[in-house]
Formats: sequence, C-alpha cells, structure tokens
Amino acid sequence: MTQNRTHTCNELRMEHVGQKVKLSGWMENVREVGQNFAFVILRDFYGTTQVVIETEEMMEIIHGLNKESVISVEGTVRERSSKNKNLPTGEIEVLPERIEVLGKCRYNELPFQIGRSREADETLRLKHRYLDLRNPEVKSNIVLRCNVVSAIRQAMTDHGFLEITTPILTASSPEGARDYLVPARKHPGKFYALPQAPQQFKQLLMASGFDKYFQIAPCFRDEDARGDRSPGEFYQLDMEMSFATQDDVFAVLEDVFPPIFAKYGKYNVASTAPFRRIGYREAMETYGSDKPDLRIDLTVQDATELLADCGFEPFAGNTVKAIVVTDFTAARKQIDKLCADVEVQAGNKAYWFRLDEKSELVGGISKFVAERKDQVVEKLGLTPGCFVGLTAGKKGAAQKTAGVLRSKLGALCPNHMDRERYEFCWIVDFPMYEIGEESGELEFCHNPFSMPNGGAAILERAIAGEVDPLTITAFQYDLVCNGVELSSGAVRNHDPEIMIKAFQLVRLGEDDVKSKFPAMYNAFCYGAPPHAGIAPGIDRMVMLLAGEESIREIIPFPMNKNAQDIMMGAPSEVEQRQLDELHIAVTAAEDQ
RNA sequence: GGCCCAGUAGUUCAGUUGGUUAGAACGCCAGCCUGUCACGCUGGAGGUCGACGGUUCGAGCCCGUUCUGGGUCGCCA
Repeated sequence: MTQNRTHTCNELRMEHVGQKVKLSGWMENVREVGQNFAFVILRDFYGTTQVVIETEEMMEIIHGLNKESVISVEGTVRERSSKNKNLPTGEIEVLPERIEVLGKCRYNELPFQIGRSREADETLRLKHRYLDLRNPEVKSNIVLRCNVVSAIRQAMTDHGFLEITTPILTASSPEGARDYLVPARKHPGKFYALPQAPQQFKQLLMASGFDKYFQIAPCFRDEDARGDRSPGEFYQLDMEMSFATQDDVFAVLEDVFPPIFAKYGKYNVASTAPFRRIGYREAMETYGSDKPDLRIDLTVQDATELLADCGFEPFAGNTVKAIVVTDFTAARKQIDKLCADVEVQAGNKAYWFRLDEKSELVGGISKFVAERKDQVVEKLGLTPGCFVGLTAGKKGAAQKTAGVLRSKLGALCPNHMDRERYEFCWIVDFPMYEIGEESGELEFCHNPFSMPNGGAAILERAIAGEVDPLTITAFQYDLVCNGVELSSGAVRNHDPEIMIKAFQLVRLGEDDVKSKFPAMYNAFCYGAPPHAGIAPGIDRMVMLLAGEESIREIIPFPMNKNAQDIMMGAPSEVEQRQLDELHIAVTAAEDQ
C-alpha cells in the first residue's frame, strides 16, 4: 500500500474482520506476555487499536523501538479471543504483516508519562507541550475549544453577523492596559501597538455602515497573569451592532450562549433567556461583588445598625455586613481556614458566630453580640444551627470582603451551592464616574465610550452642579457566569457633542477627545449610527465549559505566568543587526 | 512590585528531635511469562536533596541570602 493509512485507530470494528488494513500512529504501550508474543497499543488522534505481535520478525522490530515512536502497521483485522468491552475497538486487533517506522522516538525515558502528564510539573509540561498534548485528556480541552469557536461562528453568522478581521499592527491607545509595542522600521522612533481589543475598529465599522460585526479577535495586553488570565494574549468574541439597544445585545447572547453551554459544558444545565439582570449597586449590596456566583443561595445583609456599636472594636464606626448560613455543619477547623483564606484574598478580616441547636450564641465574637441576642436573631432571621459570617470596614471594603466570604462559604457548604450548572446574569447600570483612589478626583469608571443614561441632558445638569456625577450610570453591562466575568459591553457614545460633555466632567476638553481618539471622533462627526456591543472572553468561556481552574489548560500553547514561552524560548534576544535596522538600543539587560 | 506556598531519582512524592549507606510508587534496563488491556513475576541501574553562605562534632532537616515555579494582591479603560 502506498498510503500511510486506510483507517484511523478508532475505526475498526467486528465488521472489518478479515480485511487488510493499514494503521499509523504512536506506539503508546507494549505488553509483552510471552516469547515472541506481545500486544502493542497504537494511538492516533482518534483513538487506539491493539496490534498483536506473534512472530520473531515483528517482535524484533518492536523491540528496537522506544514507546511514542510513530509506526505504520499493515495487516489483517482479526476478532480478539479475549475482548475488552470498555474500548471502542476492544473486539478486534490487527495482526501485522509489515511494520514501518515513520518517526522514531529517540528517548526511552520521557520527561513525563503521556497518560499522566497532568500530574507533572507545569514548567515541564509547557516545555514539552507537544508531548503533553498527546494525552487525550489534555487534548480534549483543545478539541472542545475548537468546537466552541466553531459553534459560535455558526451561531453569529446565523444571526446575520459578518466576521471581519481588524488590524493587528495598529496605533498605541492612550488609556487602559499596557500596550505591546512593535518598532516601525520605516519610521525611526515610532511604534505600532498590538490591539488591546478591536474596540475602535469595530465602532468605525459601525460608522462605515456595517450593520452587525463579529470576530474571534486576538487581544494583546502587557499585564501580569492570573489563574484565569493568560499573560500577553487572549481571544474575545468581539461583536457590535448598529441601531442596537442594550436589550438587543442581550437578546443575541441569550440566544447564542445557552445552547452552546448546554451542549459543550461539563454541566448540562444552563440558564435560559432572559438572564437575570442585576444593577451594579444591588450586586455590590446583595452579593458583595459585581460578578456574583448565583449558584450560591447566600446573600449579604447590612448589619451596621445592628452591630456597629456592639463593643467589638473592628466594628466601631464601620459598615458591618453579615451572611447568614442555615444548617451549617462545617467544623471549627474549617471556619478558621475560611477566615484565613478570606483575609488573604480580600486583605480584610472576616468574623463569625453561631446560633447553635440549643439556640445559644456561641463561638467567634458571640460574647460581643450576646447582650442583644433577641434583636440579632430577629433582624438577621436566625434559626438554630445558623452560622453568621461578618465583615467590617468602610462600605466598599466591607462589601468586597463579604463577597469573598460569600463565595468561600458557598464552596464550603454544598447545601447552599448547586455546582453542576451554569448560572448567567447581566450586571447593568455601572456608574459612569468614580473618585480615583490616587488622584482623589472624578474619573471615568470604566471606559469613556459608554453612553450615559440620560444622555446630554444629565451631563449638562452635572456640569451645572445640579446632579452629582457619581450618581450617573452608563449603559454599560457585564455578562457573568458562575462568578466569572465573561465580558463587558456597552451602548456606545456615538455623539461627539455628548462625548465632549462626558470628557468635560473629568476636566478634559474637545482637543483631548480629538487627540486621544482621532479616528473615532472624526468618524462620528460624519454621521454615526447609535450602536452597542460586547466582547465575551473565549478563553474564560472554554474554561467554564471544560471545568478547568487554570487558563493554561484550554490554550494550545500557553505562556507561563511570567509571559514566557519556554518551549519556543520567547521572548528572546535578537541579533544586533535586527536592532540596528529598527533603530533600537537596548539600555539594560534582563538581569540588571 | 508586596505577601503566601513549593523545590529530594526520569516523574509524582515520603523522609521522625539534626545522627550509619536518603526511601516508595510509576517509568527505565535485563530475565521469565502465549490472551494482555494500568498485564504479572524476579533482579538491576538511577541522587550535586534548586544554588550559595552560616550554625553544629554532624544538615535533606535549623538560620540567612538567592534562583526557579505556582497562588494571591497591585495591575487588567
């Protein structure tokens, strides 16, 4: 036979018995069970097939090879005399007449065992990612990613969106994350930047008259990594719609996402349209977070009036938040761990007490609240067996800490968290402005392109001092699933007049708008449609679907936490000739 | 950049109060084994205990510095 294979390693069944076939794949395992008698497991992308060795000639070939060598096996399909019902190909085997070595594995010891690569040190896995990816468990996440992206493309196209690519080499943007810069050879001293998002391009597409745009867009941000944030680059389902309102955008994703989550998710239950909508302030008040995990049925109560003056020093003069957990069974040791974890993550302490089965206030700070037991029981709605988690601080800190405590309590109490599902919600009505922590002055809360709720009129009143700018909300929204912020979006501010007023409140003038976002400002001056969009993160979505905790598990070739590709050796030094051509002088080596 | 955790065989880990020649499992090598499928059995090789310095009669273990990795906070309009 001239071709490399007639079938894949997951194709042969009883109906093929007697046929001459040729399979190719990696030699996953060899089980020698006698003199010139062995079973070879051949693996390709699709699965495995058993090859049985019965002659000295074939045994010699196999003996000369290390595992993970790539071979092709030409032979006859035969019914097994002892079948394995657990394998798709478990009823047959291939008796080879010819074995050809296609790609020899030169090492008899691998950096890690393929089938157990997930247990290996991550640096080792990333260095030999091509071996790691041979592990079907690892590979399956990448396959999942492909399927999800494909399903998204199909659904968006079906909804009438056009997939349009936007430049990778573009201009540095004055705000937001740190840019990745690319020196411009033809323009000494000038730089391109890789896009942090196609934000401006997609809005320009709307100004150009494209009605519905989407793109599986690579985005580049030079910021430090997190468990759920890969350094450097990531992908977004970037989309934008002309003449659309917030509800129009919601309707598209509420239609596109649930079927994909139901089909490809680790959990088969996903919330359906319409997703719950929660105002930003309400989310902070009720869940202590703007990305609440709605699988947890616990909520945050305000206990400031009830407990601030109870005599417990950390509560004095502070906002106090309480989370009541009914039927609490965790041990004291777990409570201590919980409080320690909250302190690490929130940078603020959590406190607690319990109402035990005999209706006595016990544990934690119970002695400070014992005096007003009746009030506490009534106001917080306590029943015997309740645990009360408490946080205190300035309002924002108390809320945020309560949010961390809430998610930890959910993880600790299975009876308050139905894990096996996807719970979506929209967080809406984000504030337009905030007081900057460093500057102490009014700043944009998120991005300056969102349309304020109330339009020009509300901004004018704020400028005139009739309205507190901090109370102005924007048509800006987040899509949240299981406590993960999947995306941010907004109805954009497409009106140059309103844009200038919005900037005026943060002490910037028309010239600033023009100089910071020249293309967009100019384009909008030629007649722009109202438009809105959103950009869900593909990586985080696949993480949720795969049920993975680390973003590296769903990226084919991830960088490590320090933004290095240790397999390729990136970043690397380059030749002086290249630097000269780019008019670049390196002023400090890495280790200085 | 701050804080926390980890680093011992190819891999994953154990290692008692600081005390003889640093162990296990898997992998690897050799032999045996004709129906295995995480094959089994017997034997074997394999170690700069991340690095440097210190304390000590004696350090894998204690102290200091440092490197590497992971987590977290800052950061991510």
